[in-house]
Amino acid sequence: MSILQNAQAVLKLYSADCLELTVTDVARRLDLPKANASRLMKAMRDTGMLSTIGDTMRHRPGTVMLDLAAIFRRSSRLISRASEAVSTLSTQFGHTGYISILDRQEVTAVADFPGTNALRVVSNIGRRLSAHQSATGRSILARMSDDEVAALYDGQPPTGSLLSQLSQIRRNGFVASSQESTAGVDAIAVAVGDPATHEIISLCIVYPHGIVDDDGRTQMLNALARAAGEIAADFGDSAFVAPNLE
Amino acid sequence: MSILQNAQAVLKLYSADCLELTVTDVARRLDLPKANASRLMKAMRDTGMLSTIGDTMRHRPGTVMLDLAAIFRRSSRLISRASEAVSTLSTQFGHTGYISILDRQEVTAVADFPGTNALRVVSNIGRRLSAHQSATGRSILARMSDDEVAALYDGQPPTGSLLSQLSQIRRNGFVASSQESTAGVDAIAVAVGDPATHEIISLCIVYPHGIVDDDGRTQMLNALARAAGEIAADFGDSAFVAPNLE
DNA sequence: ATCATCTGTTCCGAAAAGTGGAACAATGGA
DNA sequence: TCCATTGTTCCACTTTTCGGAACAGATGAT
Repeated sequence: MSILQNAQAVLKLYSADCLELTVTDVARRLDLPKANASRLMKAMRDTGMLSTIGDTMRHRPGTVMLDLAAIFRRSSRLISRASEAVSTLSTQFGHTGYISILDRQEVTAVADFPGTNALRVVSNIGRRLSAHQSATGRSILARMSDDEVAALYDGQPPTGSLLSQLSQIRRNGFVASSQESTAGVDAIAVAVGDPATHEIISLCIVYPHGIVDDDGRTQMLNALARAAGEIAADFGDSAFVAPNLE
Repeated sequence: MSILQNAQAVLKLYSADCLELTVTDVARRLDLPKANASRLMKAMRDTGMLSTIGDTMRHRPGTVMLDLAAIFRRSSRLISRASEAVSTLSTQFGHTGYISILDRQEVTAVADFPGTNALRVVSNIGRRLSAHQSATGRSILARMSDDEVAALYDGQPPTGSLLSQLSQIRRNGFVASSQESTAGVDAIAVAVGDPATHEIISLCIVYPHGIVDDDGRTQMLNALARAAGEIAADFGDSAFVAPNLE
């Protein structure tokens, strides 16, 4: 087992629910000898991957990570471009917006744009969702072929209906979900891709369930569709399906 | 040389000016054998620390980093609290705001809040500044003792006037700079700390030089001072110096 | 205060990595 | 086409890492 894998395993332990870790936490959760965890975390401290909180024994991610997230965002023209678009939509409607990418079988937010409404979905970046169990995830999966999706799940789709859901998304060009990942939260999502890099990202707006009527949702879908359509045109994304709002 | 140090060295190569790297880039810039760089980056890909862009050979930081930056921000109550404050100020004045921390001899932005004015300073998170050559950096240094500052610079202050500058900042309670780090950009900064964790962060507003008159600057300083003062009070930061706007 | 228990760190030989040189495909220009 | 450059794989050799146990400091209960 390479030390790099262990280092990554430590970093992966951090989540929205686990903001700090001690040596024994790591040893327990990773089932490592204490000695190992101690040396590993010392090495990670030395490189700046971890840092201690104040002068306690608790560790949090180091400052190296801060810059890297920003660099990731900037390294992609597609993400930069979509950020502007979602930022505008977020301001326009007052709801929280996200840009997400697929990472193996999960989606993770690349950028978030907190809404301005009094009642808004609190931006929860850093929380990973199952690709097939979220609007934003399915919007991306729908851009892949059935074979690619099957390969992602080792030939065994996680739910029987996934492929037929994706098929419908490919016709509609958008995904809407209601209280799927989070109680009380609805979401609409549209995916765009950059043929030059094969990146696929999802533009997503989340809003409290019940405060948006059908008409309001259609308005947002239209705006989201238009924004995504412009990006698709800019990047020459021929696979983009203009959302079809019946 | 541990592989972890090499991994970190690779990550450090990324910067605002260098958004993607190839194997040979890394081999050259780190003076490593190609074989080494190749294996190292493969290992980093496997762990998600790096990812390739599309199906090219170019690498960018991996998705692991995205979540970690968010976790870092959330792991600190001080940062969370200050984020709200700066976000509000940024909206109120239309100028870009930052929250920064000290990392050895540099300051790095933890969170950024892009302004809304037509003419605004483009948020440049990921760019590290010398602590002593930026308003935000000096605001933090001023919270340390002269001895601590000297220790940071190995007993040799980088410029003769730094300690006297800091002494004045301690009296004023704020820092203002004009076109120091970036041409055409002025900045005001105030630091607050959390005695419980010994964290010190800087709240900073940046704005285009020349479009803000003395009166406007005083207004912003007042607002920034009030916001920082509230945070200091909340956290029991007894070392906080209420900005003294003559 | 004393003891038990928890923390994190250090020591060691054994085992598994990482190392660097060179030879090898694959790609892209001139 | 040939040439230059890219990234990868192979090898024996070196260095690091591993895991158990013993150690020291902190915390808390009796």
